[in-house]
Amino acid sequence: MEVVELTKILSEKGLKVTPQRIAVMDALVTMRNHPNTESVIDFVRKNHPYIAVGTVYKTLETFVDKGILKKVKTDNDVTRYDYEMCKHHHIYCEECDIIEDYVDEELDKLLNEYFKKKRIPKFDIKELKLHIIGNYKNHKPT
Amino acid sequence: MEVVELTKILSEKGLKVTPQRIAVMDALVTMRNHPNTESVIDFVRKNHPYIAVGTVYKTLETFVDKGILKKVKTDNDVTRYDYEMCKHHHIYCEECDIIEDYVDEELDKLLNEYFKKKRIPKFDIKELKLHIIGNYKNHKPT
DNA sequence: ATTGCTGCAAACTCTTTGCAAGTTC
DNA sequence: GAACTTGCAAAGAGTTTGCAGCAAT
Repeated sequence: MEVVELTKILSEKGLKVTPQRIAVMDALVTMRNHPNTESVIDFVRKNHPYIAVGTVYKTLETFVDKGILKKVKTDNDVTRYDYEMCKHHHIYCEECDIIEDYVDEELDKLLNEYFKKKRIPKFDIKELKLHIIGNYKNHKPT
Repeated sequence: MEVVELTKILSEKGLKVTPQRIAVMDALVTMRNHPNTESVIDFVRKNHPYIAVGTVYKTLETFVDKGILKKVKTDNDVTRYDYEMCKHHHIYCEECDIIEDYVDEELDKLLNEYFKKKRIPKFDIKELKLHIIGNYKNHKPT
């Protein structure tokens, strides 16, 4: 993504635009793999070799606070991040530990209509996220 | 739950029946709150004050390996455990950090039928888990 | 000039591990 | 008695924090 666009994302949220933040933003937008912090650090260091680990952690946390990123957890331990361009569900491949986006407006419509009829007592639904868990047949190379 | 029943669950999985394991099993079955390890330790220590932290971790991990428990992750950090008596989805209350079971066979049917028609290329679905995220209106006391 | 951000290293939290002693089957 | 489990304490991984110096607005 262009630096101009990345800059826009940051300044719209009232964040100062620094090279580190641009690099981290760029990593998330480019990778699209729901990377963990370590992968982000590796990616960023290609162009920005001396960025501090703590800075990346802080930056990612800031982005989550501002709603730019979402955290994603698997049952394996580390925190992964998701730059959510549009609403989506997640496909989890158990064997290869990949998380993929699953965009399906028809499914969203189905779910929304279902819960419009069938309410959960005293509960306001903000979001419905389906976890689709299974395995890819012919394993993608990681 | 009766000790006899807890014993049965353990021995059916080929695990040796020890007081520690019974205590941990009992905690999970009784609490039903998707507790984290710390809560399990607190609960177990009421009757079993000197159980070691490492033992609880190991025990929970063993139970997960044997399929007795499932791990549950929120976007806050710690691992929580779920004794899954029957297939269910989860309701996440953002304000009070509660995870509740949501059992709904009609929903399961709807989802299964949907994905019977609309397949995901090259992917075998093992499980569909809906995360229902939102807030309880009149906050339950924790 | 002000406010906010970065780098660094130390500290912290949660979890895992190795092993001797003890239990269960 | 063989195989497994526990307790303990130490180590490990991932993450957070405090602060002095620096950069963005």
